[in-house]
Amino acid sequence: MFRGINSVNLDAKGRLALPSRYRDHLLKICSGLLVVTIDINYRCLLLYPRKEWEQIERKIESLPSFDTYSGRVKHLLIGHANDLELDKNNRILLPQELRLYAGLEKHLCLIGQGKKLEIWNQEAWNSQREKWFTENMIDGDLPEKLKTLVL
Amino acid sequence: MFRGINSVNLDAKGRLALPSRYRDHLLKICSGLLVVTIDINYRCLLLYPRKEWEQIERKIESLPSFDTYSGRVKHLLIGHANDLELDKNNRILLPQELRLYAGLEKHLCLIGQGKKLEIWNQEAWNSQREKWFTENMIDGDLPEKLKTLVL
DNA sequence: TTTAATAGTGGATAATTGTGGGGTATTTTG
DNA sequence: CAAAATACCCCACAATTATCCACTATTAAA
Repeated sequence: MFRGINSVNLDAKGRLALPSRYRDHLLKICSGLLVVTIDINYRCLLLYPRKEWEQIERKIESLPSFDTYSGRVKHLLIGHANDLELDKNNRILLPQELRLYAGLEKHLCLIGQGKKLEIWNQEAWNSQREKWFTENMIDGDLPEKLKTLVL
Repeated sequence: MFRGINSVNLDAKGRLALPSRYRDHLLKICSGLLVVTIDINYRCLLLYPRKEWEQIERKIESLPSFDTYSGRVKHLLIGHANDLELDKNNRILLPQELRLYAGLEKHLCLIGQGKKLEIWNQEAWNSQREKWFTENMIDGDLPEKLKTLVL
C-alpha cells in the first residue's frame, strides 16, 4: 500500500528517484517493473506496479467497444501507459510525452494512493489541494457510501 | 500487448521506424509480418500483427452481407488492408494511399491499443486528445462497467 | 564528533537506435 | 518502348539512450 506525500526532484534527464522506503516493496511485488500513465481527471500521472496495472488494463479492455465514453477511456489510459523499470539507483525515467502532459518540471510531489502513486507538478498539487478546501461539498450530491463514512 | 505513446517521424520515402521495444515482440509473434488498414472512427491507421489481423478478418467476413453497415465496414476495413513487413532496420513502408487518408506528414504518433497500434498525424492526435479532455462525460450516459471502474 | 552507511545526484562511456541515402529492381506512366 | 517514379535492400553515420560508476549530501550509529 502506498500512502503519504513526498517531494522529489526530476533530474535533467527526466529521471525520478523513488523514496527508498518503497524500494524493497516494489522489488518484492513486481521486481521493479512499473507502468505509468496519465490521470484523466487531473493533469498528473499514475504509477502502478506492473501487476496491478495489468489487472486494471484487463478491466478497461473489457469495456464495451461501441460505447463512446468507454472508447475514450481506453484510448487515454492504455494509449498513455508506458512500461518502466527501476534502475540500479532506484530511479525511473519518465517519458517526455508524459512529463509534458503533467507539466512536470524539477519539483514534483509523489502522492501515495493505495495501489498507485500519483505524480504531480508540485505547484499544481498545492493549488489543487487549496481548491479542494475552498470548494464546498453539496450534500445532495454525495453518494450513499460517502454519506455514511465514519472517519 | 501494445501500450503507450511514441512520437516517430516518417522519412522522405514514407518509412516509419517502429520503437525498438516492439521489435522482439513482433518478430516473435508474427515474424515481423504486419497488416495496416484504416480506422473507421477516426482519421488514423491501424497496425496489426498479421495473425491478429487474420482473426479479425474472419470475423468481419462473417458479418451479414445484406446489412448496410456491415457491408460498409467490410468494404472499408478489408478494402484498405495492406500487408507489410519489417525491414532490417525495424521500419515499415506505409502505402501512399493510406498516408493520404490519415493525413500523415513528418510527425506521427504511435498509440498502443492492446492488440493493435494506431498511427496518427501528431497534430490530429493532440487535438483529438484535447477534445476528449474538454468534452465532459455525462453521468447518465456512462455504461455500468465504466461507472464502477476503480483506477 | 567522527565514522559509517545509505540515499540522492550527476555525468562519462558504451551500446543501441534513428535517419538518410546509394544502387538496383520493379512498376507505372506517357 | 522509354522514361519516370516508386519500392526494396543494404550500409554507414549521427543521435540518442541505457548502463555503469563516482561523487556529494544526508541520515544513522558508534
